[in-house]
Amino acid sequence: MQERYNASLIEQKWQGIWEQEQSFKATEGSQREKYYLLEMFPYPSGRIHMGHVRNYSIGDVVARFKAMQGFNVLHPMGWDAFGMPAENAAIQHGTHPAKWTSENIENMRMQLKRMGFSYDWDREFATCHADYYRWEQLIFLKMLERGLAYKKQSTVNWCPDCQTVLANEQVEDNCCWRCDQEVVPKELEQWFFRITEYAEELLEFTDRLSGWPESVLTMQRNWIGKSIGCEIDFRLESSDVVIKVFTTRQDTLFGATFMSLAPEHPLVAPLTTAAQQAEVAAFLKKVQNQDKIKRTSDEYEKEGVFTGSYCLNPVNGNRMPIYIANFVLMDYGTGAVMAVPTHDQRDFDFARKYKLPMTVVIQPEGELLEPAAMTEAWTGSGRMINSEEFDGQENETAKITIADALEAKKCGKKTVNYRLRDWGVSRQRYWGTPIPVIYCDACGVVPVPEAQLPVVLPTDIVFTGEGGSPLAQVDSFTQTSCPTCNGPARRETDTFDTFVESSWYFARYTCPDDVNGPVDKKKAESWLPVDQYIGGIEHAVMHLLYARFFTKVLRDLGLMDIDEPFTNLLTQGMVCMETSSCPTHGWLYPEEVDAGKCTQCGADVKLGRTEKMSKSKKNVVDPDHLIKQYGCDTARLFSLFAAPPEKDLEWNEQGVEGCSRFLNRVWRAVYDNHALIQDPSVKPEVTDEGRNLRRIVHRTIKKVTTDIDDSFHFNTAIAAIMELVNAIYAFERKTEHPGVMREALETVVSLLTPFVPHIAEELWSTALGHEDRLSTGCWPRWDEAALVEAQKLIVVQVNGKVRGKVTVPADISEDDLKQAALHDDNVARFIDGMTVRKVIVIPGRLVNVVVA
RNA sequence: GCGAGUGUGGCGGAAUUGGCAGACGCGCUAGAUUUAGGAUCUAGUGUCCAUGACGUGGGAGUUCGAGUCUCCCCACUCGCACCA
Repeated sequence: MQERYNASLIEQKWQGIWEQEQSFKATEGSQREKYYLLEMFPYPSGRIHMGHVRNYSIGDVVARFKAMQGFNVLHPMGWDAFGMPAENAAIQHGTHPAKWTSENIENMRMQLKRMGFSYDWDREFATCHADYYRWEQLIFLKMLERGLAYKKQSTVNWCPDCQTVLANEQVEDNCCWRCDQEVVPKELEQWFFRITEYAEELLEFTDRLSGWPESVLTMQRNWIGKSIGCEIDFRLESSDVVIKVFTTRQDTLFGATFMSLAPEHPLVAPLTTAAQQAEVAAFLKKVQNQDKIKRTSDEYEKEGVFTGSYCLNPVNGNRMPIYIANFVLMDYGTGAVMAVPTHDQRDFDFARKYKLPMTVVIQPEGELLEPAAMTEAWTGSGRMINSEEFDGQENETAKITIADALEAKKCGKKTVNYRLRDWGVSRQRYWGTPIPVIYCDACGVVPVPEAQLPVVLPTDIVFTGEGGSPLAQVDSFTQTSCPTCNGPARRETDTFDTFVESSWYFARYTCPDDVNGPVDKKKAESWLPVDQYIGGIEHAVMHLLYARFFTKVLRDLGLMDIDEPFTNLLTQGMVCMETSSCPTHGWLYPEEVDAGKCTQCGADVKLGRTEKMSKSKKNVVDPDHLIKQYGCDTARLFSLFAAPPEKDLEWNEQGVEGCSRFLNRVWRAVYDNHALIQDPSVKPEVTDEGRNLRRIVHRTIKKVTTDIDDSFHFNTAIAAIMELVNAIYAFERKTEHPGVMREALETVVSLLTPFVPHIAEELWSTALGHEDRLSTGCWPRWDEAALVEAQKLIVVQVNGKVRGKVTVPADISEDDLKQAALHDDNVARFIDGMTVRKVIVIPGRLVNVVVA
């Protein structure tokens, strides 16, 4: 073996061997139990960043660990290749999105390969290829057939100057990022997926996702936002006609003191009394000119007018004047709102303006609300008052009990409401999956026949960033004939939201080359669901909810057999780094700082806060430099050791050096004992010293195994291996224990494999003389017998403060332990002259003497 | 604003889940080795008025015992439906 550790040499050697031996190829039909491990696939932005290094290092530990435990592992990688940055690059630099994307993929694939991740590269695909998106188009057609996809009006951000739709990200302070022109809302006909149809199931199944972090499930439940609302009938004072009202705050019903109708409400005309006629007509005319979106926004002036009529509160019979209000919309709910000024801000503003009565019906804890003294509505929780038999209930409880009471009195009924809205999937962009429909003047919206799929993105496009969707300007694409009547027709020019591609890619990995459908049911069945999914916490709601929704849709379309896509979920934190800036040159890259000075002007560099690594703040580390300097094993080790996966990781150059130093230390430990441990047949020697080191060896196996398997605590697993290496260095009578030494070093190398596979394989084969491969070999097992300790160190406290320590036989009785504790010199000193009130004994751990 | 998190030495982080706070690593100090530097090895390293006291963002509480449980407050981070 080599005396010195040469990372770059051995890393390239082993990456070559794994590729040649196809070590990570996943195949169906194995006797071994399957394990599908997936990390969120990357957007091909150009180069991998530390977030990728971390995400994929975490995944690789689990994939390699499971493979060593004997599972048949599927660990694929691919590209989330559609999206805005490709189109922006085209606008700014004239490169075609397809070329830009494929060059980025080439580059990033090379970088990922250089990291030595155990992917089955044969399954790689990019979502921008027609081989992938044609199946997405097919899924869309099936959804259309079932009414799960539909069109409706909705608003987009519109830049009047560029004549184009802007993403939220492209709007800064309500202005266009390119031209600074104010952005205006614009109504467009757009495609939607009926995710609300699945709201109940998506909610219910959150209770069964026991392998997901509770915080993510809570966020999803809140996002779906199920609530029980009511439809309530308010009878007019003068007749039996009723005004139907929809509300989710039936708990405030006793506080409803007036009624607000939408200006378009059909009862407006009949309810307006002769005396109010002129005023109402003027108000209606004014509202007609107001924009619908603005009318409901918080800042807009709440205005209204009295109709002259009254209705009755169904629970307490109170007379409620009926108003017309500009913020009530006819197309939401029933077009009528019961107004509770004390507990709704808009009603509060309205009541103050028109001097309408107020009654408090919910009292918050520790505060007494008086209508006259209130400056804003109380919309939080509290106890019911002024609500007759419901007084004293929590308002959340009262939502149910009042709803029940209304149903019983036949003046209302319960309704279920969700905060979740249908998923708008239309994008007025080029670089996305074309939505496969055709518009015909005679036949209307006509789906593209399945046989004509895929609808391929045309390539001859000019990108200006102005004038709407680029696709709309390509006549050869838009002009087509109607599949139904053969008459002239035009194609849909909107493309899908890129979340659509990432909603089913995990299923496609099970059969990436299938030419018969989106998924090969048999193969999908053998691999799905994903056993472990790993990715950023920022995807807690949207991506993960959409993927769950798609799984259920594909199931109901008969394409798959699972209810949920991801059995276990690990959400990893961000990678952060200290920011640096120069007074004249602004943000600086780490390589632009030398000994605290700016390399351009020599000025003192100001250190800023530690923030998420981003190009804009220049607090980024290029993985390529890191690999070149230390090797990928060191890069992997640091990103795993510096923090537990779910927490943010602070990048630190000196920490990286520490990890590099540790690998050198491991190499030397093996090298120094190389001659001693050549014979694999020697059994571990049974002496006190030998037994001691063996106990540490087996304790480490147990700790590393459970840290990886139970909790992904890679940082503590690595710390334990470091302790074992320290113990090997400290082990003085090495030469007398070749068997124990060999076992210890083999254990270190084996346990390190999932974290730093290259150095591990190299030591395993060249120093330890093994013919087999560690990566596809066996994970070590611990020997319980080796863990047993004869003596235990017990802490003795007096009144909860540590006053002494006693070493006792491990199997000591409680009484004997108590005696040993009380007779410890220092303990005796502290209980001298006091009365012992109580002695608490925690076997194997601690004794606490309570004195007074 | 709404929803979800996080907060422990000079720094990153540990703590068998209510039982020795600070494992492991970085940094720092001293010594050994070396022509020197680097590398390596050994020892030390929470604070202070130091046989002890104090100490896990701040404040209160439960307990023999609280980083861990309860309540209130503060600071920061993520998501909020067209970034991915």
